[in-house]
Amino acid sequence: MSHKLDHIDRRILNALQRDASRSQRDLADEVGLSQNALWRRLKALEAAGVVQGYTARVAPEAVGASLAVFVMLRTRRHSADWLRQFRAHVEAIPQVIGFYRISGDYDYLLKIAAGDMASYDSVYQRLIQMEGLETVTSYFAMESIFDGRPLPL
Amino acid sequence: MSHKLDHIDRRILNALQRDASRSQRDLADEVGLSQNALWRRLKALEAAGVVQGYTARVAPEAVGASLAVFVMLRTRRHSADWLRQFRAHVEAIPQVIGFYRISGDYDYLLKIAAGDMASYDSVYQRLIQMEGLETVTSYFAMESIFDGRPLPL
DNA sequence: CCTGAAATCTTACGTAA
DNA sequence: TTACGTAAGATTTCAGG
Repeated sequence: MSHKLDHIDRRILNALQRDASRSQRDLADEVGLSQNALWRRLKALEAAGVVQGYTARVAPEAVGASLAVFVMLRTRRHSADWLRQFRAHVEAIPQVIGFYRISGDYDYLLKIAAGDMASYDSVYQRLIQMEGLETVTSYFAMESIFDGRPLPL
Repeated sequence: MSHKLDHIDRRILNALQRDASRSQRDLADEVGLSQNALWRRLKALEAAGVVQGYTARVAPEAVGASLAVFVMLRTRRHSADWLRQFRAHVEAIPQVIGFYRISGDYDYLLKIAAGDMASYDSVYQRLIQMEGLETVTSYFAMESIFDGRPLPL
């Protein structure tokens, strides 16, 4: 799991996090490798799970997901069984695009992608059908200044 | 501007959000188009800004960014000038990978990618060098259950 | 470094809704 | 008109030898 990364690997990952549509030749030139050497490194990084995949970034407004909402919640129940059910419940809601267990005043943080208030409300209603929730607080994004920045290397 | 999406466009976007490494021929077969027709749609979606780009997904633990922290903060100042400075200040910190202006008890939500507590603390120290912050609350991710799910279509 | 295979890009034209 | 299909060819990129 601990695939040692050198500075060339980091440059490769940095570039690919920003734009994965470039050709291997371009990228190879930039990092000072032959196309073939780059190809071997890429395969190794993919095989090691460092690169988990390639995805298209879609404009939320273009697909009717302009409203981002962050939900913080505290639970009353803490049994293993309840937790498993709760996670399954949350995972089954496709508008939940991020799901973190956190420390502090709350137990979980969810990021929701909704179309508008009405569509968010239906997500909310579905969410709180789970019994055992103590507090559910919604923070609405007024503006997404940026998101999904590349991980710093 | 608002590029009307039909059912096939949605299927294309759905597939590409999950895996953008597939060949056009594969994708074309799946959605029931010729490779050529798919290519034309893709170019149109890219030109319209619906597809904003293609990125590699990198495993955070593999690049020493295992600690995710969510920072919520409230500000004391609200002048246009101060806001501009504040945003520039935040944007200049590469470990801040998400930045939202929100409603409610707090004004901003930040997502931080750090290596460990010590490296988070240096981000925190840098963050609070900005004068005019009233409250800065950190929520540490104990577990990332999932994140970066495709936008629901 | 070299190369065969594959994928992408481009043009052109005929067809269907 | 607008989008699709087929087809063919040029070019680029991939995946190795």
